Amino acid sequence: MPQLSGAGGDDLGATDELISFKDEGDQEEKTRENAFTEGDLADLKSSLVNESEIGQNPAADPEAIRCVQDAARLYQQKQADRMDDGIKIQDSGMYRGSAYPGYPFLMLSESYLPNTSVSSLSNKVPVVQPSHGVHPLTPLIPYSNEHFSHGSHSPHAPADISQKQGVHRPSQSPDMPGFYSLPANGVGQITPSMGWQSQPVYPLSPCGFRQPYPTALSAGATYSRFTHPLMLSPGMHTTGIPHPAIVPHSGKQDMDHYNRTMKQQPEPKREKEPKKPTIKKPLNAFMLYMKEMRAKVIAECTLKESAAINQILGRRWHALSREEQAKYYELARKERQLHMQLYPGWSARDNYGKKKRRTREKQQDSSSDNSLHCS
DNA sequence: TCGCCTTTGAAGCAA
DNA sequence: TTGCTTCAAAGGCGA
Repeated sequence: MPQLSGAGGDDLGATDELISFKDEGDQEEKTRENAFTEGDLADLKSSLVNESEIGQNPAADPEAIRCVQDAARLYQQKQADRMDDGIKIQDSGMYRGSAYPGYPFLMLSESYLPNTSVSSLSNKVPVVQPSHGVHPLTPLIPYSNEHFSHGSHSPHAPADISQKQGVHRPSQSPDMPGFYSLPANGVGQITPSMGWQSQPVYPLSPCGFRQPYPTALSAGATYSRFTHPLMLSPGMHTTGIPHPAIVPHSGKQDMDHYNRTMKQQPEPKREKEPKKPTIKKPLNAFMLYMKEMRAKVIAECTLKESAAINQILGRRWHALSREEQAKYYELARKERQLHMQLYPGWSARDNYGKKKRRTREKQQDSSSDNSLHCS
């Protein structure tokens, strides 16, 4: 699948991304649609009912029906995969739902709402459960039509914000008014824009004041983003801004590693070896879509298993129109830009090796096993 | 308690 | 340049 051009091609690029899988999916989808018998559907639905414990009448709820169909297709695909014995078809083309009607939507985590009290947003989306961990940047995104509207400016218009570290960073992007704007002197505010329901871009301070954006983020800063780790509390950016993108030690893996390390050193030299908080990768378009739609799918299907939900979301993602997907590509692009501004020295490789270690080892083992079989 | 599963996209890296 | 690998979210589940 074509990808956004890397560092330089940050300008959306959604157009290229949306083509290939669509074409592939249509054909395969037709084939699979035909192969989907009613008997299978009945079995799948029954299994789904058992699985998802649907308490509502699906027949009366189109969303529920579609959800059942989604899951049913997943089930059928899994069955087909088993039969194919190794031929894994994960292509999303088999799913072809109607254009997703649930958009536009608003699903901001309540943790990012001004107060914990029920907000007006709660009426707009069936938030079933609050997000446990809210992505640092995601809550900043309005998902509003206003933002997505292409009338005033083109989403494809090149962002004026340089992708290069330390390169000129304008105070304002003309095509994205107030978007993550940083003053030239590096001291300013992160201005919530794009109709962000008046919630701060970042939970800058509990009292609601936006703290000045530190000079540490000024252009050309080449020093470590952990300027003075001792000064930072968990979730706080090196700039002093409590930034949720920095997953301190609350993250399970990181926290565990931290705990283990601490156990090894009963007398921790905390002041000398403070743990670097983990800065997560910015979410891509699909991840943003998942975060938004997960609660909706859970509500519709009463499913909780993320693997199944993600499959459904993956198919719905493919069912989205180009315009709808473009919205998320645009959001993802802006997230990357903001992330780049906040953590100039950060690289994705910083988090390499923190996951999948076991997987890699397992793959190596399996490959060795396969070699035995192949011989 | 830890890692896997499952999805797509972005980024890194080796060839 | 190409292709592969890893990580990002998330919650149930198996070991």
